[in-house]
Formats: sequence, C-alpha cells, structure tokens
Amino acid sequence: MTSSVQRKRVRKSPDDRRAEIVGAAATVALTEGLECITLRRIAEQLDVRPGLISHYFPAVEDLVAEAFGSAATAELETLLPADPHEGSPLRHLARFFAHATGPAYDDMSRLWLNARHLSRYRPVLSERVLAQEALWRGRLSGVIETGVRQGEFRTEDADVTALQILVVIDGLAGHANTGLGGHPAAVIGLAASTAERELGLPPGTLAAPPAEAPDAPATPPDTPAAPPAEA
Amino acid sequence: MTSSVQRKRVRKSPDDRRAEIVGAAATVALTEGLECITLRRIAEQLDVRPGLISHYFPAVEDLVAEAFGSAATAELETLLPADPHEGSPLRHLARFFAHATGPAYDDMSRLWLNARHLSRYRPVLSERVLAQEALWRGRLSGVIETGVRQGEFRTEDADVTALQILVVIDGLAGHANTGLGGHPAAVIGLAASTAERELGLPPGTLAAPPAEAPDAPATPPDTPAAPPAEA
DNA sequence: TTGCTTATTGGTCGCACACTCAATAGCATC
DNA sequence: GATGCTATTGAGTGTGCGACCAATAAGCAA
Repeated sequence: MTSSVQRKRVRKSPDDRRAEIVGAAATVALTEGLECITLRRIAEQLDVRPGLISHYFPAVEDLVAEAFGSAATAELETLLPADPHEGSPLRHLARFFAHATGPAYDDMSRLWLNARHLSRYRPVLSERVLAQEALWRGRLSGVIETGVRQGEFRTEDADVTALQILVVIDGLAGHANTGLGGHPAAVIGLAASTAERELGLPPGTLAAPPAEAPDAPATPPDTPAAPPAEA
Repeated sequence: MTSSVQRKRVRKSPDDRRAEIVGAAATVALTEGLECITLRRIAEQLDVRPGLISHYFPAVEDLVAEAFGSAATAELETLLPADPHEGSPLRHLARFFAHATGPAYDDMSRLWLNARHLSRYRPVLSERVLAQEALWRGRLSGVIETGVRQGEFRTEDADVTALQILVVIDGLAGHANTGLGGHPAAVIGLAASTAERELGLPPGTLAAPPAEAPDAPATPPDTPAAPPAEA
C-alpha cells in the first residue's frame, strides 16, 4: 500500500510539475545514478503515475539529460558562483579545490563519471555534457582571467589552463566508485598542484587546509544494491 | 537465418569453451561496452545458446568482471610489456604516452570509463578494477624505478608518481565519449608534461612526436545505437 | 560397437523497462 | 453552480533481460 486506497489527484501547473519532475530526477541522478531515472522510479518519488512522467517527457532520454544539466548547473553555482561577492581569485580557486577534491564532492564526481560514460549511448545526454563542460570551463576560465588581470596568476591561455585543471579533477573523480580514500595527499592534491604550476604560483598556495573535519566519515565506496537493472 | 535449420552441436572442452566465452565478452566490452555483455549477445557471437553461457557463468556479473580483466590485462601487456626487450625507461615512457593518448587507445579509454562507472553497482567488477589499477600502477611504477636507478628520472616516491600519471590519463580518457579530438595539444600532452615535472625531466622530453599519421581518422565520437537497453 | 559422462540445447518463468491512449477528474472561468 | 479545458490516471503492449532445468547428443573409453 503506497498510501490511500483511493488516489487523490493533485493537479499542478505544467511548469511547476515539470520543474518538480526534473528536480526529482536530478536528485535520483546524484544519489543513485542516471540509469536509475526510470518512469517508475521518478513517478514513485513524486507519488504520481508513470504515465504522467511520460506525458512531460515522451522520451526518457530527454529527462535524463535535463536532470544531469540541472544537477550540474546547481553544483557549479555553489562551486564557482557567477558573481563572487568576496575574496580574491586565489581564494576562490583554493576554495574550489578544497571542495572539488573533498568527500562532499563525491556524488558529483560519480555523476560526471556516470554522464561521461552514458554519453556513449545517449546523444542528447552527450550534448548536455558538452554544454556543461563549456559552462564549467568558462566559469573557471573567468576566475583565472581575473586573477591574471589582477597579477595573481600568470598563464598564456586561461581557457587551456582551465581545461587542464578540469581534466585532472575528472581523473580523480573517476576513482569515486572504487575507493578514493586510500590515495595519498600528493595525489588528491594533484589538481591544486597542477593549477599552481600552470598559473605560476608557489607550491602549496592553492593546497587545501588539512580538511575541515579530520575525522570525516570519508564516504566508503558502498555498493548501492541493484540499479542498472539487468540491462 | 543464422545458418542451418538444424543446429549442429559443437562440443568443446570446458577450458576451451570458457576461454572462448571470455574472449568474446572482452571483445564486446571493448567495442560496445560492458553493459552489452548479455547472455544472448555473447551466445549469438559464438553461435551457441544463451543457456550455455549461463552454464559457465551462473552470474553474468562474473563474466563482465572477467571480460574487463582480460581486456585490460591484454592492453597493459602491449602498453607496458613486463620484460622490455629494448630501449631505456625514458623511451618506454615516451612510447607509453604516445599510445595512451592517441586514438588507438580510445576503446580502452572508454572501457576504463565504463568499468569505473559500472563499479558503482557491480561489486565483483569493482574488485577487478582495483586489481587492474594495482597491476597498471605496479607496472608503471617499475619502469619509473628502473629509470630512477639508472639516473634518468628523479622522484621521491615512484608509486605515487605512477598513480599521478594514471590519474591524468584517466582524466583524458573521460572525454573519449564526448569528443576528445577538439582538445589542444597542451591538454592532450598534460599526462606527459605531468610526468616530466614529477620525474624532474626537461619539458618536451616525453612529448609524443606530432602523431605518426597526421591525417588519422581521429575516431569521431559516433553513437553506437542502442546498448544500455532501456535500463 | 556399446555405453556413459557431460557439454549443450530448447523452452519457460518472472521481472523491469519505455511507450501508448482512451477515460477520468481537478479547477479556473463564466 | 454549471461548463470546458487539460492534467492525470489506469490499463495494456511489446521488448529484453537473467535465471532455471529437464531433455538431448557429442565424443571418449571400454
């Protein structure tokens, strides 16, 4: 029994409902993976019938892409805000590395990994991934350019440097499912040290403080049961 | 019509058949992806009935792990042979980077990406990935240590350096499905330049020659139809 | 040639999935 | 309070998947 014996319909405006669906899908994407975005799964989460999801997204693939875009955009906003209220570019970068290489970023690491792989089979997701890549790179590139203009950084091509940094972060993210906790600091810090080298900074400038909570649970690589359901 | 109307049974020794199955699965893994390793798909490729695959691998997950292990081991053997017949460690590394960042490595990039993601849901695959990581890291670490002993390289911890290099390669591999061709040389060469920095080599020492075939097809990110079959 | 072991088949079951569509019931408007 | 629009449901279709198992035949040994 899901709840009541007789379903009580809740009728919402298409815009609201659509946003709700995308939100739920984004949550599922982050916590369970993109292949867990199924009509049934999302419908269940919102306590509606699967057909309704189909109504808003005739092809699930579109919802998957939308969910990824939504989650990635939200994460980028907290990672590298468009309008930095305070702090120098250098402090922004330091915060960026601290977050992007910490356990709080694990879900996002998994999502990027997930999306990159699934792009092999899902053209519209592939497009979304490329768009998000451009977005992230642009945002990071902007921070770097500001830093260069203010004399904090030194690089020939801010955009290339941004991509290099993101590549290293992606490389670390790839280990999110197979235990990343065992890596020595010199490896976790590879993103920051790469940035330092490429931006002409002294080693350690961008290094994160020894972690905010030294006894953090570390997010063990637990295997979440069933998902890519027999297919 | 697959062939004849009446099936002609071919009876092989368990060892042979098993090897044949793993081989077919490894091929499918490399060309189409690990989620395309299904009882029906492998059986079709070998022209046997699906039940036979089940007989040798009661749980498909085991076959998937085996297939990955097989493909990865084979690749490692051509990438970093256990017994290098000729050339210095430096030349070995240069060859390694040339291959691992070239289009010939694209399938393997996709496979690693695939396996890393799928490890989220498949415990036994996860184990295999960890084992292969150790194998690859050990092999690379060996080359580095030899180089250090011969005075070609300089590093504090060969094993950490090896991991750092592999992380960067993983980062680049992540882009295999979403078009890697558009990246500038400074990004493709990030693996080599990272190695040069970590090994105390002058920049460019490990850089690959401008590609062997300048007009290579470049392997466009074609989307191979159907695979993670609606699930 | 006969017999036996067992590799291989064929068929079946249950499940989860995306997708379709006529019928239904909120709810804003009149 | 009645009406109309449409968001939502319920039921159904077809597909592909892993897993299971009794029946069959290949090929070796006696």
